[in-house]
Amino acid sequence: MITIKQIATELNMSTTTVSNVIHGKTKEVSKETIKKVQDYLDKVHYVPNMTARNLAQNQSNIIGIVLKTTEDRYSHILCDPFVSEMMGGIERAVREAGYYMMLYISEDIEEIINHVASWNVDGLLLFWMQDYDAIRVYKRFKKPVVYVDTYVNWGFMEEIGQTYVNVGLTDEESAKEAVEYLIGKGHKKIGYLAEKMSDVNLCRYQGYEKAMKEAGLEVKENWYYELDTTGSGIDKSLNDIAQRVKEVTVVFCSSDNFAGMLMNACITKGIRVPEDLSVMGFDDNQNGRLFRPALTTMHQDITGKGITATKELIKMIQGKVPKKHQIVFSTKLIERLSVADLNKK
Amino acid sequence: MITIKQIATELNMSTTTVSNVIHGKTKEVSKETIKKVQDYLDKVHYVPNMTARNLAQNQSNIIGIVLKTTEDRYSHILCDPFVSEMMGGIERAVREAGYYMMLYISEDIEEIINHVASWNVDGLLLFWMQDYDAIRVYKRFKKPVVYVDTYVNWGFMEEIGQTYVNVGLTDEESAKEAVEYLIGKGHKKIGYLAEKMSDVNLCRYQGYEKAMKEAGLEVKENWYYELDTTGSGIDKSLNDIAQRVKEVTVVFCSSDNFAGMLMNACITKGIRVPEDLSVMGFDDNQNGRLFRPALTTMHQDITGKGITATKELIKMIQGKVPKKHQIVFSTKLIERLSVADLNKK
DNA sequence: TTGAAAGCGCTAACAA
DNA sequence: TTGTTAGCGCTTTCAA
Repeated sequence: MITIKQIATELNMSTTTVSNVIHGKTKEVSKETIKKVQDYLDKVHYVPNMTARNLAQNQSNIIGIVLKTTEDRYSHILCDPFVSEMMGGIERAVREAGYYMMLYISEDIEEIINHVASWNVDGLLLFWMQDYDAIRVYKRFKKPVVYVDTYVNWGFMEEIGQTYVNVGLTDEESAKEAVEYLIGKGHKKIGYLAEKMSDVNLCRYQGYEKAMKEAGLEVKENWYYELDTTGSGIDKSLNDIAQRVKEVTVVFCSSDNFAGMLMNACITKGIRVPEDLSVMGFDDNQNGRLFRPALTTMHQDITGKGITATKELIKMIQGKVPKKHQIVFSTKLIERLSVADLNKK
Repeated sequence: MITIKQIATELNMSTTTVSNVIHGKTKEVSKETIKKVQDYLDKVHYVPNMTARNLAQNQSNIIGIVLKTTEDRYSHILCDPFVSEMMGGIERAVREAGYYMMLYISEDIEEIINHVASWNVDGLLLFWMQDYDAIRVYKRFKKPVVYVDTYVNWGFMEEIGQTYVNVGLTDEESAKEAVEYLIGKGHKKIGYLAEKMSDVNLCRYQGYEKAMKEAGLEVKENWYYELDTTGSGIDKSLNDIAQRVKEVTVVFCSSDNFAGMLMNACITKGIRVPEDLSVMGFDDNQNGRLFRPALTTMHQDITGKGITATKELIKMIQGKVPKKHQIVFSTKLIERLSVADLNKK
């Protein structure tokens, strides 16, 4: 690889001049010099050495994408269609802004922080952080951070004076709207399927509960179906749920992924969707569109969230102060075929 | 971030000694010095500055993953379940080997090469390269390269003395096996659905053709269904195909993705699978397991291919000469429910 | 067993 | 308008 120094020697000028031309700082460079350098640069296919540039400038042009995962996850996190769609949006936004992305996947947040520090990453996109992890990041990483779909104690962030941005969703309102739709279709015994009762699952549950209460409907405890998503447990768990699911007429699932799993478990057990049981999803991810019967669900703009989060982060990296701490995306109900209209019976 | 120099000053020793301890080059360091340094390192959470290290060593510890894409692709390439599963395997293998990965996605191979050069990437994983792109990479990137699922003119690579490794699949044999299975189920009018007749699609076609010929079956020209996967064209294309597909009893698809699209197009048109039409896929990707009816397909170890490719590349980076140029994975037929047995009728 | 110092390629403050 | 030079943090050769 050719260096600026070599070019400078070749052209009988200083590295500064060459560097200035490369960076377009051409106010104080004569036209003919500019042209001479430019031509030579093109001729030899000059590409800057990022490593050297970054060392000199104490930055990196790298945006770190942090996915904390668990070893026993049902499959690699990148295979989750929600994640991969989000990555698609982020990748594009990062690239278009002239940055590079580095993915940090680990169970161990300290390990992630070490890597991030090691690479002198310019900013971080944090997904689904828990309170304690968010604080550990905060303590050691002093550059811009944007959270995505994070449900931590934001009050605390304010207290400690952390400038943060979170890109999220109207989870509660959207879940409420979804359940109201189900009620409108004549359903009264409505189940809720989720992974565990925290974060996003909890928010959506609260919307579910609110809709039920406002409609004067009972929320039975055993209408809550908790999926065990730890590797081996998943099949047993689905099997159990499919057994119990006859108690309700519809199951509102906290994600399309879960809805898909449930539908397949039902088919295996001879339970027809939507004739015997209706199923509603949430997210409208790419898979949801493949299920048959086609899944009725709440659409959210996953790619858009990724892009927005990235753009916000880059703005912060470039020194702008974020206007809002919370950027909240709304959703849209997509009516397809997995929910039966009981009124028509 | 604390630097080696600071540590050296603090401990009253030279940077060399500190650096040596960090790298375990402790043959010539006294035990007490080692301990002193070690303890201090732990105490202050020392993490090396990758940028500086890489500049000094003229390397990067980065493995570049190159995905050449086209703007009009039907969705972002990372959303393709085949790709994301592959990335999952690679990500893990890269991380476990202590390397970092950087994704390069672009339509423009020169842009990719520039980035790769800029970051002084240690090695490259190239996916689905075309001949001309492979040559352009070869001309400008002189470090180890591993190809995945690439169908270029390997003879040329040998000629120019390029040491290469390609991780691929027994495409032709596997396709042949798949079609023989269909023939065994009593199918005689067998269609083939693919994107375009080159690379992987061509290899699998050849297996299809061979199986047909050996069984003395005709291969009608209009039994080849070509999917237009350019963004807007896809729906029209699927519609057309679903119209024509009644000419055959089964369609062998060159990928699970296409099989899924076809099945959905059929359902929309009232064609039942497998009662009216059988469908067979290829790849056994994560989506295939979600389709209903469950898709009969040829399983390949996608994650395994990613891991193998990564490990091969890292071996090359570390100076080992690859034993084989071609690493060929085999497949396994997965019988599910999308293919009818005509013998039973 | 330890240390001094050059150098990786680039940037930027300052000098000319 | 152009050039000199120190320095970014680390590695590594060579000397002590």
